Amino acid sequence: MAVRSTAEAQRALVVASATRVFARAGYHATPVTAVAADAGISPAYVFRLFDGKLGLFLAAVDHCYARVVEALTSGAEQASDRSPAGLLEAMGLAYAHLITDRDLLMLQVHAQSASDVPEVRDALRRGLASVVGTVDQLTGAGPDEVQRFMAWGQLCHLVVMADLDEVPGSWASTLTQGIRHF
Amino acid sequence: MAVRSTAEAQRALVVASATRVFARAGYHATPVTAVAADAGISPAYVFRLFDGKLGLFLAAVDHCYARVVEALTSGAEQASDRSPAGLLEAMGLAYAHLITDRDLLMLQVHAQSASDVPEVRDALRRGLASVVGTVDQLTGAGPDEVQRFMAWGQLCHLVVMADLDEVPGSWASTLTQGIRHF
DNA sequence: CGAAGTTGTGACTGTCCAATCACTCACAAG
DNA sequence: CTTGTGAGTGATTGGACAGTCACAACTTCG
Repeated sequence: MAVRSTAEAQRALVVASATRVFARAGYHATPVTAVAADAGISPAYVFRLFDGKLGLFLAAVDHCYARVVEALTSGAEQASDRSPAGLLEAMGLAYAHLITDRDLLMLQVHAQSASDVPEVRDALRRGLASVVGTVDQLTGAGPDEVQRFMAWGQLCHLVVMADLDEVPGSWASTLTQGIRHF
Repeated sequence: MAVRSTAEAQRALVVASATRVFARAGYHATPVTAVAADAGISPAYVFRLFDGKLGLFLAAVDHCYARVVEALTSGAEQASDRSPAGLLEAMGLAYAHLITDRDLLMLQVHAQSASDVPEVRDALRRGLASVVGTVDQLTGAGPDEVQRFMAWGQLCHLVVMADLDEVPGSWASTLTQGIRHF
């Protein structure tokens, strides 16, 4: 058991590396070698721990959404104002905190972009289902409020990907206004 | 001029092919060969018409945003209700019509995903600047309304990429509600 | 006609990368 | 000590792909 847990521990470590490395350039532009190097192991071993490059990416995406759901949940738990609007506010804040390092956010965008691969599209749908489900259940907000919450998140993704905080001009601040970043 | 216009005409044709082909799998996953095949010319010639694969992609992205701006503009021109809200509504409708074939939409998402390449990020910013600028100037709406308009567009992108119209379940309809598609 | 330029291609090159395989090493049970 | 197992790797293979270059065909103009 102690022996077996080592392999599982490595898998978790590699998923962390994969999240970090895939977040930079996305699925297709990232060689498995880069993930292996980041994790400090040989590429060959990565292929033994996961079912091909795709399996590795899927593991990272699934884990990513799991962490998002986790953050939203704990955000909602700690909300003082427990009205739907207050809970949404708390969840938004929790999400803003979560994506401080940008990796989780960028991975979501890359998953979206790679969704022509059926398995990736399915993982994307799974993730969205769990996020929307969480927001829906925990806030008790109406569908249109939940939708607006998700749209806000998508705008947030755009702002980060294009690094609009660094861009001068009123059009940029039109998009970034009210977007929290830490 | 007839001679020069031939080369320019080919370039336009190739940009159309590039838009179509890059839209499917994105920048990194699409070989130039595929674009050339779609355009019915040799890969070598594509490299002569454009400055590498990157130049080709940038041309497609720029052209994509130009078409978006064009659609928004003509949408605004034909609006009967000329209040800010009415103009935004008309623009939204025009955009919904424009992205019937999905290629322009998907290319935007792929550009977002490939924005770790500096030139792509710049093209993305240029495009966003022109779109936001157009909406801002033509509608006279406030920054927060313009922002909401853009967020709606981003949500629309997500819905199309994940093909949520095909997905059963309340979470999917929460995201798709009110999103027009033709 | 021939010179000059332009469109367009086939053949080729160097590189990178996913995936596999044979192998070593540490260790544990009998 | 031997037998067996899981961790981990180096070497390699096969294929794909970005980019180049010399050359062919055609047009234009002197």
